[in-house]
Amino acid sequence: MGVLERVGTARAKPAKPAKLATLPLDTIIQEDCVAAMARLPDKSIDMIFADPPYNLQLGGDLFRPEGGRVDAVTDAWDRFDTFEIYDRFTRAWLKEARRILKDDGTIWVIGSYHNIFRVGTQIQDAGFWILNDIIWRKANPMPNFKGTRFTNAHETLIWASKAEKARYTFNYRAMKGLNDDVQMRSDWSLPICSGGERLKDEEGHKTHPTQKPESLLYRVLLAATKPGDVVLDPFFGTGTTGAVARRLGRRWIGIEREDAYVKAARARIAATLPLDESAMAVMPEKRSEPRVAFGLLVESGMVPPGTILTDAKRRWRVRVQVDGSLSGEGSQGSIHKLGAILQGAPSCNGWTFWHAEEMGALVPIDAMRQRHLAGMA
Amino acid sequence: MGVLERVGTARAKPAKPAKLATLPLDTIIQEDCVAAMARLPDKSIDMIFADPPYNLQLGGDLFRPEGGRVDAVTDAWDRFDTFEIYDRFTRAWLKEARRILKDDGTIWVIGSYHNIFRVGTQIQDAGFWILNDIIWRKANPMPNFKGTRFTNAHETLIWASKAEKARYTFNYRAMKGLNDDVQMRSDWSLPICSGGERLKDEEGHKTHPTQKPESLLYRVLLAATKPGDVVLDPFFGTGTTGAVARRLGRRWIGIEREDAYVKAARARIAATLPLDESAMAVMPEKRSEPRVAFGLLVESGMVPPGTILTDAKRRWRVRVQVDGSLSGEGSQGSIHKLGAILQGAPSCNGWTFWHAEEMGALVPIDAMRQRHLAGMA
DNA sequence: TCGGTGCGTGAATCTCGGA
DNA sequence: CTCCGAGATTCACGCACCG
Repeated sequence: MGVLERVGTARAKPAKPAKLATLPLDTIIQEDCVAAMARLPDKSIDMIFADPPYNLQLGGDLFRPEGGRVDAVTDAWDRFDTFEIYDRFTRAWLKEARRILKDDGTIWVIGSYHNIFRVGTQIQDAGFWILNDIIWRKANPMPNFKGTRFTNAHETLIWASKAEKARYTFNYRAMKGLNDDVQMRSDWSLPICSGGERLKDEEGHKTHPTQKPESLLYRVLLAATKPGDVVLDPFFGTGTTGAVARRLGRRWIGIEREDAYVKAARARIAATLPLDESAMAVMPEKRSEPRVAFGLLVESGMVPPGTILTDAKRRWRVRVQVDGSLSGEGSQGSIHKLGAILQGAPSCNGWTFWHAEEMGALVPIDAMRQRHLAGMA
Repeated sequence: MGVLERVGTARAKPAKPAKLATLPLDTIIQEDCVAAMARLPDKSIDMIFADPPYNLQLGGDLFRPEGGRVDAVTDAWDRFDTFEIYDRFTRAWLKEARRILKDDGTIWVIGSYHNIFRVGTQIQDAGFWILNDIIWRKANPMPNFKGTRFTNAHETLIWASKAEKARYTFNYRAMKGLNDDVQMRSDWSLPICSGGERLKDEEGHKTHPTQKPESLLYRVLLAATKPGDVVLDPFFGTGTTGAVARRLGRRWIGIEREDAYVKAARARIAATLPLDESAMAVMPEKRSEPRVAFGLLVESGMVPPGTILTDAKRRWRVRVQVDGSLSGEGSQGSIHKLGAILQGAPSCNGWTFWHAEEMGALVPIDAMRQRHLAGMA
């Protein structure tokens, strides 16, 4: 045990709680997560999925451009006074998680830049062996309303085994099958949880501020567990993990303190039907891969800044700027916008409108995009 | 200051090195990165881009802690020792980085799951304020040959300012321009460095194992610096940062120990030509444009007093007063204030909210401002 | 029934300069 | 330091409603 651990545990040890003789399968334990885990037996869990508080540290209200107010995560359970307190909390639940996990089990933790670096450090310090970090690329994130940063469009998951040599479960073929028969990558494009899947109370307010999409848990459970495996979620919330586990024929245990979340989760899981085994193999998924922006061709050097573009009839001449915008004829804007302005049209497809000279011939910039796409493949 | 800091600094302080009087601009300092940074003056650097090593040679001199090592090397001790050494190294270079960074400067660090969680934690502990974590999604990553994990298809960048309230540079409009006029997200799909861009020695071996693509640095520098800004790269390698900085009209300083890398970087950067200045102009930030008071348009006769303005849906009708204020619907105030009052919103951009009728069409008064600005130029 | 439009909303560390 | 006011700022979906 290292320095960090010794510093963290320099206090009186609580009396050891009595361990449960059997696992409380397919139930929710309504209790603090560390206390509840402390009563589970050693090396009894196949996989842990944890969605701990992110410690967002939000400021005041944030208003949208049209005047609406963002419904932010202001719940008390997400507030920690200092990083040190957050770290102590993380160490405490990770310690129990490690104890109850089977030697060949794995742990998944999801977070954002507010907390994931601290969690990842603690995971490594606790002796876990990181297998992958996974990026959940949100297909439809909330924009950055004030134009102050990049749109925060992803969350990070850490997947780790108990030790470097552990023989963990990874259903390689299933993942490849989910991904059109090419290896599943470490970045997953999935929509956020909305629409009918999002749990709401009688007044239409979301039951939980951070409900995760079932598609995310579907992929996690399908990748790293076998049918019948026991999955523990120590921050159960409204029970996405339990619902998907049930659907996929896995056993589950949830730990959750908040009464409202527990009630919602129980009802939800009761209404979830296990999949027929024949249906479990294939599950359609939404693909939404990134588009190609004109700026990408500029960054990659395919269209150098300073390049002169014209329309097919050479009526207008404009110059490509470093940021991929076009400048000339008294205006500046995107390939689409400037084409529209010059033609006096409401809109314009800049890809087919603008041309570059290549060996004496005018080539639409769309041809370069096709070339770029071919080069990526 | 937390526990981590106290543990890390329990040793004698080295004598303070003499500071350089002027910045060694557009040069490579061939030296250990901490020692070289220690000679740079306080608050002199606009941006730092760091690609620190994580495959540390633990037998080497640099990262070995002085004395007091434990002989009994259990797996746990060995692991912890490794992380502790890496953390100490990270703290050391981050401390110097923070000192030489201007108060409104920013730092970028790139890494993978092996080291990025530790670096991110140290960044937060050092007092930096994380602005975004950015995912470089590799368009063409190396597959996982053994089929034991997900294809490791991304790297993570952390972008941070020196403090929460710092006024850092973010060229929002330029990033939006690069991305077909929609906000740039936190996930960037870019190809890895290969083909002609990849530096190779005479025998065709790659010069540097982890050469970063210029497209990545292009986006980083375009997002977070202005022309003429000073960019420091303390792990310069083969000089991607310097090459792109030169191309984009930024000043650069590189620190690198390895002779082969330094030579390759010098030749590479010398062969890189700066872009023409006319291509360097990015989409201007609205905030930096000269302010035009609405009253100026009234004074100049462009919007005569008495003109009727409405919102886009003609829900409200107000009249322009001689002083440039608006009056109607039972209220009076500036274009912004009255728009906010009528909508019941906390704020409102009157320039885009209010419209005047011109030849049968509703035109936002912002169009008149643009016309006025064009007339001035 | 079908397509078009409009509205609501999502783990958010979300302005800035001058008095 | 605070306070105040100008003015800059949003993307992808799901769903309700309407013609």
